[in-house]
Amino acid sequence: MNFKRIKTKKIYEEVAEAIFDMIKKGALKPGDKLDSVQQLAEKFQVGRAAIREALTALKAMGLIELKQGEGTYVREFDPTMLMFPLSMAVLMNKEDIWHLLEVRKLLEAGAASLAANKRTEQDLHAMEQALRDMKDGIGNDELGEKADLAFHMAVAVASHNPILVSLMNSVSEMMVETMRETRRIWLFSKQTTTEKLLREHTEIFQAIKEGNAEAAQERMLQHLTNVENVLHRYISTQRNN
Amino acid sequence: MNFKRIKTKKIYEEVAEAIFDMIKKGALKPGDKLDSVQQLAEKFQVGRAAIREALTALKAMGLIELKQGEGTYVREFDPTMLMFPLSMAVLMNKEDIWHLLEVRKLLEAGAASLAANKRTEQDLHAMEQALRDMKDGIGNDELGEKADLAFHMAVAVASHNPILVSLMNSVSEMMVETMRETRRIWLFSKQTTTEKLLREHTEIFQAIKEGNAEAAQERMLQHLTNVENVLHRYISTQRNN
DNA sequence: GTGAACAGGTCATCAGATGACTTTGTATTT
DNA sequence: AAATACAAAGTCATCTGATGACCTGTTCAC
Repeated sequence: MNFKRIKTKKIYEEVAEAIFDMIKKGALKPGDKLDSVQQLAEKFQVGRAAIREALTALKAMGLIELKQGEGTYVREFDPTMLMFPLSMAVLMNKEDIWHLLEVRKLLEAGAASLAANKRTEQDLHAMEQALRDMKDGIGNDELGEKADLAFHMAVAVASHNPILVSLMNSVSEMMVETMRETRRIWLFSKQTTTEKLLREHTEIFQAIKEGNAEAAQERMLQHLTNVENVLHRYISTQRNN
Repeated sequence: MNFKRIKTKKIYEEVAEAIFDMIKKGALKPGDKLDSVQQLAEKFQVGRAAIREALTALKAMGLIELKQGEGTYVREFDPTMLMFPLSMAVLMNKEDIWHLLEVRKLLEAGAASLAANKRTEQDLHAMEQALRDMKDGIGNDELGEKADLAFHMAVAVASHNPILVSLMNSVSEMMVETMRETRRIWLFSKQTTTEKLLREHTEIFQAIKEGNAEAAQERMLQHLTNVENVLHRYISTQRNN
């Protein structure tokens, strides 16, 4: 026998759901301040602990923010950044980096292709800026790295697909997280080929500017494959030490 | 002036982090039972409420499971399924479905391409099974739908890239979530073209079997574009009602 | 006006008590 | 002996009152 469970729902889950719904439905907008824990407890007719647990859960989901001595606020959700709370990327193995790169190739090649079709003048400006920064940043790991990332993100944005942007953000974050220890090698390998990188980026930019989707896709793919190869080489070198 | 904040960390955050670390480091493995709230409170030298909030947060992240009257367990994390907790997909707008489809095209085309290179015999069997189910399921919406999904997932699995599988799972889930109301149209539009769908799937399968990455990618892209067009047509039809 | 002290509101945390639920061992019944 | 009923222990779920920490705005003295 297998009866349906009657009311297994924990109170704090119900509360969390109720608040979640209010946010979803727009009754609570980003930036809004929620009632105090005290008041919520009274309204829902439950204890304060239950309210707090509900809020804690929502906070863990990134939907709200609890400010001590101030109140509880609905978080500004840039849904683009928030949809994929990948902070747990840390649970990954080092081998996963190759899988990650594979995924990145797919996403970025697609983004480049889309960008070639949909880019606006503004998008092009952003990319150009990133390229300039990259040129200026030659020899400076930190800046170069940032400019590099900025270029790729500009391409993603130019695809005008927020979900794609969100995904790429996640993937980038995961890569950073996963490569934390590999970082020095990464920067070093980049440094030695900065000019080549810049050239590749410029070529991608050209294709996007000209609206040549196929070339953009192709060049992005090639670029990332090169990066992959460099990484491969340096990591296998490291093994021999 | 901008002094570093001293100890802004909430106690329950520290506790959550500590437990998270233990899971990350492997001191706690999936299936393990945690100490009782009582004991944890004593060990950490904090109140039970703090422990509970930490646990609630971890639960919201999907890392642990609280069973009333039983205990707290580290959840079996199939990291593949869990890395992208997209339950919040619900926050999306209907227009996002086109973005979603765009992303899906990228991912699946890539998956098909990779699958063509990496598929094993076993992968092929899974795909064949899905195709058979699809054939048997002609006329049965429910079954056909499942077989369809199964085929696409089989392709994803054949890419042997767990992250890709995870992403596709997420995207699928989001599509289902987003299309909940559009569902009838969706099924209907599918039903009317089941045979065409089956043919397309079979062609994709062939390319993968033959190890022809380009063809696999191309056909998958074409297939999804067709699906997109059908959807477009039916949804614009609906608008006229 | 400026700055310090104060008050009120709110989150953070603790501790005790009670209820609900699961598991398990024991006693009772058949 | 086996099946059932029951009691006990362990644990999560929830409530409540109390206290501390923190932020904001107001008041008051200079």
